Amino acid sequence: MMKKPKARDRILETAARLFHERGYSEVGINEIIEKAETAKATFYQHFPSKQSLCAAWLEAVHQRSDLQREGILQGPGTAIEKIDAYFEGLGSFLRENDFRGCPYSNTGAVIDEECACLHQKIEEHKIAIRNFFRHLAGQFAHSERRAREVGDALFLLFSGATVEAQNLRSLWPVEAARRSAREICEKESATAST
Amino acid sequence: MMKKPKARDRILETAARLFHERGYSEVGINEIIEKAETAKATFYQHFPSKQSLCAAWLEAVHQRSDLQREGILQGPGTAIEKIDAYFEGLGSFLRENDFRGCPYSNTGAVIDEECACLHQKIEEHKIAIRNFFRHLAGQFAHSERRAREVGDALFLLFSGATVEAQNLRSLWPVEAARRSAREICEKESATAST
DNA sequence: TACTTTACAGACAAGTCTGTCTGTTTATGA
DNA sequence: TCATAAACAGACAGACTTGTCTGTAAAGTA
Repeated sequence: MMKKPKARDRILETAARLFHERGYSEVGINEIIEKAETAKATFYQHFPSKQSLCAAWLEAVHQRSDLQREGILQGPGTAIEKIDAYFEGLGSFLRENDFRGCPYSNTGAVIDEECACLHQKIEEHKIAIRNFFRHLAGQFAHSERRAREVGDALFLLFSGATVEAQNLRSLWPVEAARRSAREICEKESATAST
Repeated sequence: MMKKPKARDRILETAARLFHERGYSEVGINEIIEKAETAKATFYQHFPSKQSLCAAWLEAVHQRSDLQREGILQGPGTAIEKIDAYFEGLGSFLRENDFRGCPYSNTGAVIDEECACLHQKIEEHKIAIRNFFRHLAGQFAHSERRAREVGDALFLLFSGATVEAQNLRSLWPVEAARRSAREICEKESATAST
């Protein structure tokens, strides 16, 4: 028989699900503790505020997504295949999550300027993804500058696909971005070096 | 001396500003009517609900942005120059609006599945932008299929630039998308036709 | 002038929100 | 066994939310 996880983990897991499904601002503490089957006092024993729960959630998401990118980087295949795999992973993610896109972008849309710690987490996550693409682009681009340019283009295609798949509740943006990304990579690696 | 606009216009104008600055879900009716200097009864005389105000706002945004694209299409310049102008317009828009990005994406992130009429407006707006890019791409692409593919890629770059400029509160995503878009267009129009 | 539309002020209902507090019960580990 | 820590239930405060309602005042029109 499965042992019931500790209260903090239940809270974090429940909050992660609800925040992602409906958005940070649309989910209240009361619903979280009810679904997590904890008392309100227990909640505030583990998290000083709703905002700190949000920070913990984003932190956990970042760690998981970092691991995924690390796994792709360590795994087999060419750089172009790895980029393709990352787009494929986005498609699976969206299919499994009812087309809810990036938790960071969705959270950034509703928090105000004062939440500096949340904004920082958003920034870190985005830069990590951009660097992932820049790094891979560096393996076939013909210069450092080209690696940055191609990497940034891939990052923006990825980001655009994520947000539009959510808006249109469809996978075609992901497929279109994937195709375009592959084309950019192939053209870059085929071009004669200067 | 400027005559005070009618109540409905004041409400819509104020709501537009506040919704865009802070997000639909973060702004209440009370604040809107206070800043618009109207009575609550007056508000509910013009809008049956907050959601219908949101719909009216998105409708107004769509009309303005449609006019802008129409103006670019009717104006002088090549298709590639027009695409470039649209990215330049995005940069100006973000600079003038404190890096708050697409009202549609930001609203879509916080409304639930039941708001069908809002989701429909989001979809219409996004498809209009995609078609704008597909149409322009059709003027230099080598086939209908290529026009769709190139147009979709430009659309996703544009969308990615918008959301990441907001997340990172910086203009570099717009500049990167612009450069990449130009490159895609130039490569497409330079390629020998089959 | 008389009628009608529009807008006004603001109380009120019924519910939500975050966060605090008191006190009790259950686990865990020495 | 006993002490410490963790979780429990749930009342409460104070502020906020959307939306309704009553009644009054002003503005435009016939």
